[in-house]
Amino acid sequence: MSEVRVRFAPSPTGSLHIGGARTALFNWLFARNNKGKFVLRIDDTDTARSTSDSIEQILSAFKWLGINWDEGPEVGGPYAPYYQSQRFDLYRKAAEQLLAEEKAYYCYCTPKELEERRKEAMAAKKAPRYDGRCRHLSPAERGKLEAAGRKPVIRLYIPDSGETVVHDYCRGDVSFANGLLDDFIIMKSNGDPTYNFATVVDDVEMKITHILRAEEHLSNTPRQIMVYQALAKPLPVFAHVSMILAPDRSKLSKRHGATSVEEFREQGYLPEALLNYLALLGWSPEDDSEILSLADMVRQFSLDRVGKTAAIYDLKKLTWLNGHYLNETAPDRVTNQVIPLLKERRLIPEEFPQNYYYYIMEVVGTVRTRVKTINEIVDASTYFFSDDFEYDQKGVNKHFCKLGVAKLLKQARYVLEKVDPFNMELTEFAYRELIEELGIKSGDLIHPTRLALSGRTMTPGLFDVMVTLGKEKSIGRLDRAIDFIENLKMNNE
RNA sequence: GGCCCCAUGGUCAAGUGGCCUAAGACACCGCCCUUUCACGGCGGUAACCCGGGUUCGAAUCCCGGUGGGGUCACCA
Repeated sequence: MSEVRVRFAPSPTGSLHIGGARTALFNWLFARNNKGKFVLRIDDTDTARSTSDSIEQILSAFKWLGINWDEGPEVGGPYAPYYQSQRFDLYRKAAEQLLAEEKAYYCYCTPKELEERRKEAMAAKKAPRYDGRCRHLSPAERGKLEAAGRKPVIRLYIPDSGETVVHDYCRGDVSFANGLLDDFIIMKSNGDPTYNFATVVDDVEMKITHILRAEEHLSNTPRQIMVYQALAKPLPVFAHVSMILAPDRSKLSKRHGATSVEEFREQGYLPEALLNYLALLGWSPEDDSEILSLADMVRQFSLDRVGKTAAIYDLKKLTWLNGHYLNETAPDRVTNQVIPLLKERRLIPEEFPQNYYYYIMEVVGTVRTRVKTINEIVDASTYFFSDDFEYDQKGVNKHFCKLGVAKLLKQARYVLEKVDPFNMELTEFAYRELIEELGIKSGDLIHPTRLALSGRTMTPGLFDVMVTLGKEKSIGRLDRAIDFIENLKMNNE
């Protein structure tokens, strides 16, 4: 059996969205599982809409995800170039061949004329199908049209009868009546190829053996098969996987919030979480595992276990997965991702000494167990980096307005001052001792202390917070809170 | 609208004629743990779209309906 070769061929007209990312992932997994090659090709035949910006975004999204390509941009390969815009000669040659073999022909109808006929057909409730009127133009007729300044397109002859059946790996045989297809355009009037043509020419040339793509392309497939047949080339295996739908069951679009890989990255998701989630959308491993590394997926991936029902994506599960990975990965890796965000919010300086790095890492360590994304780590840790915070209003009402709180905090402050070394065991011991001595409930002391140290009512374990902040800061913040409470009283009198 | 695909809980899904009075995960609810919030542990609510067949037997096969989605460009 020959080598498995698959490809992912995005058109660079925007960022890589999660549907595309999943299709690419499946291709990649399939290639790796079969020890084959994964080709990345940029389908930029639409020169008007393609941008180099999009190309960069797509490549960087793949790099971030950790999906590498064996052939394609930057890495090259035996079938280079991997940009369709640089392969136009190839398509022209193929088109000329089809012309010479009378499998294709010139058509001089203008877009405007076609549009009108299409509208008429729609109005008459008929399928808007090209009528083939230019099929048998004589050289004289052609000359006249060209003299009139008309630039022709090239169309492929499609039989009026019979049917084309797609042997789809996921969906079985799907047949389409040829009569419903029309002589579609393979070369535009400006000499550029159309998608259905360029794709097949390249897939043939690049020896692609399996075409794994989203279901939205299923109805394109008979056309592409026609091109394969016209070119007299063997068909690859087609496999159309289900689509990813937005929560409202409609096709993914910008209005559904984050849909691009880029956006998920910006929102603080980890690549392994996104990959894991995407893999589970439409595929399931043989065992019950939900947490899968790329290596696990490669080992277990099989086209036979790819489902055919469209999947609605659900952020909650992705987020849960992200929380899991956030706590599994090395602390320094998370820290390194948090740092730029902290800088962005001016919570830490641009430059800092090594021991401050360790401080950040410690903060990340205490905070990350209770959040789900990188960004949430930042939100949850602001008070570790800035003394300038307000007290949560509800917290103030609940914990600072009680009688004798100021006095209580003063006692706590005094007790803490004597704790040495200032670690978890001893700070907690000191607090417990004070609580017992005063005969109060632990919450009576712990809640106001938390508010004093963080301005918040919800934080990691209090002694964690205390120790991470350090003795000096903790005591300073208690003093500040005591002042605040005393002022509060005065204002009320 | 024509053509095509799909149909198990709110979501992802297992299930390929009897093992199903249907797994597992997320979410949700309750309890436990606990100084708060999480984490963790335990438990719970919740599904085979409808109607006909085929069969001794159907979530699984067939037909019809309904619903959802895709596609009908000189876009990819």
